[in-house]
Amino acid sequence: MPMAPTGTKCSKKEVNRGAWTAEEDQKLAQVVEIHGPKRWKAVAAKAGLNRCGKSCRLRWMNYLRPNIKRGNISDQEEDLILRLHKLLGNRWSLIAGRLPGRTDNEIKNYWNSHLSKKIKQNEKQTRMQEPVLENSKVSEREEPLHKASEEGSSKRDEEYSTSCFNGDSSLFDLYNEEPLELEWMSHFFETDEIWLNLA
DNA sequence: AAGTATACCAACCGCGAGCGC
DNA sequence: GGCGCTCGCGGTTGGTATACT
Repeated sequence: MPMAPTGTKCSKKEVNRGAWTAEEDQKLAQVVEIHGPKRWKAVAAKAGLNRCGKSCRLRWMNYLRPNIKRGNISDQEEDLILRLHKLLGNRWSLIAGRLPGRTDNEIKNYWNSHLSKKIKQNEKQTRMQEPVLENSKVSEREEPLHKASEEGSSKRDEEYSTSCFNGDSSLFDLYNEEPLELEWMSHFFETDEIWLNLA
C-alpha cells in the first residue's frame, strides 16, 4: 500500500465503534437530509458523531437510506440472487443493484449464511445422482463466469460485463435455461439502460 | 439449568479507483 | 505526474440469539 490516506481507516482511538444507537441514527439522518449522502467525513463531523465517515456511509447505505427493505427475502428474490450470483460471482453491489431496496451487505450476508450452504447441499446431491464425468469437463462447466476477469481488477466490472454481454448468446446456453425461464432476464435488460448498452 | 455449538448479521478492515489540486 | 482525499467494494470479524447436549 503506497499510502494510508486519512479517512480510509477509522484509526482514531477515541472514535465510536460497534452498534449504532437510535440517537446516532437520527443525527446522521438529519445531516444527510440537509447535506446529502456525500463527504462522509464532513457529515460525521456536522452530525457531531464520534464516528468515522466510512462508518456513517455504511450505516446510511445499509439502514437509513429511504426505501430500504429489511429481512424476509422472498423466494423470487432468492432465485434472482442465485441466478445473478451464477452470472456475476461475488459482485454483491451489482447483484444488489438488481434487487430494489436490498443492499450488497444484506445479500452478501444472506448468501454466506443461507445460499452457499444450500448450493453445497445441492452439489452434493447432484454429484451422488449424476454419473461420473471427466474432471476437466466438469470444472470447465462449473467455472464461474467472473473468474476470467477476476485478475487485474481495474475496470473489472466494466470488462467483465462487456465480456458477458458482447452479444454472444452462448451465455444462456451455459446456464441451460429454458426460454420461458429467461423471462426475468429479458425484463432485466428492458429496465436498465446500462445493461441494454452492454447487451 | 448450564454449558457449548452453530447461525445470523451488523459493523469493520483493507484495498483500489477516481477526482481535484 | 504526484499527492491527498473520498468513495465504494468485497472479505472478514465479533457480538448476539438460538439450538442442542
